[in-house]
Amino acid sequence: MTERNATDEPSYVEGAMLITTNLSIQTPPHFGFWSTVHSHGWCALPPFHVDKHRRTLTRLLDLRDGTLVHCELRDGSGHIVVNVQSHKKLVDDQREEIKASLREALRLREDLSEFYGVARRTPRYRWVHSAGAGRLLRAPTVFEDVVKMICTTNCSWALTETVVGNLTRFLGKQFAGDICSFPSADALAGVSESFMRRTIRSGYRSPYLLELAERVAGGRLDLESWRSSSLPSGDLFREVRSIKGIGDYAAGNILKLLGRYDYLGLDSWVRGKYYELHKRGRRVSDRTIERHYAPFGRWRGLFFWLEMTREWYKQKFPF
DNA sequence: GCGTCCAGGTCTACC
DNA sequence: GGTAGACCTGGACGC
Repeated sequence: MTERNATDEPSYVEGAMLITTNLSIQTPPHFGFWSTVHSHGWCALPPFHVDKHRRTLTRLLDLRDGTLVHCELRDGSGHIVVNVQSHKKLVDDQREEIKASLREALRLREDLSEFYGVARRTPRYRWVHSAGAGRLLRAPTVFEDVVKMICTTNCSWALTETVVGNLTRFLGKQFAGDICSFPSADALAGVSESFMRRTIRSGYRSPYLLELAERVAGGRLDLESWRSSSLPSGDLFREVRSIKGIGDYAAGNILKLLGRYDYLGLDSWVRGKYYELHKRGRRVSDRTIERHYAPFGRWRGLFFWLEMTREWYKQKFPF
């Protein structure tokens, strides 16, 4: 089907008049909207938000010209219905930018045909294709993905939610009420380490986050080029790994969000899951886990992650 | 309510 | 190259 836009309609949120624009984004065959949204924890971190009752994913986008738009995504048939709210009427370029950002986040342009071919030939992964699983939700920007990944290291998920929530609340741009954007590198680079520690609660990760933001804001580090990098995965891994605060776990998972699945990105949760599924709870070395998935070649990280999270799909996403 | 212990990745110093 | 200890927070637990 062709992509289409509907007419602009005004509405009101907390006294502010908002313009509503309806957009539609075509999806590839066998795309699973909810399988992608719930592919990992990003959907629970602002400025993403899942509304279980309305069956929507919402996301605040900060466009290149500084315009904030609130997007509410719904699963359509062969397309995604996007309800966009903005303070001013959107022009064509802005509409296209919104659709491009959402395609990036939902990985709609990623060619997974080879991966699905392997999955269909492997009995224990035949469910993947029919579930529309395999696309891992990511942020519209690499900067946001990297910051969030650092915020997942060495802490509970509850703390990750707290820190990311504080980043958007205190350093993002306010759209309406408590709906704020993810902070830009400029905004993050402009605060002190003590503010990060006391207010953002990012603890010892604070200097790492500030150094990252300062390098990006100063133009000394181009994270966004990573998504189109021609570097071999090993070289890209080493480049990602060279950022302070990013070790093997974080780098492996950032590579997955860049479309490279050569690394497993092991943390305590997935190790425990592997022991449970394959070794009756007995611990084994990381090398043993890596050997197990080596036959899947460049898709091993994706097969590994989907096997570890298969229960989520069976339970229709319990989070 | 308070204090203590522990889990969670990464960095750095040291061997 | 491998290892120990520090980093910081929040949850669990005992008192």
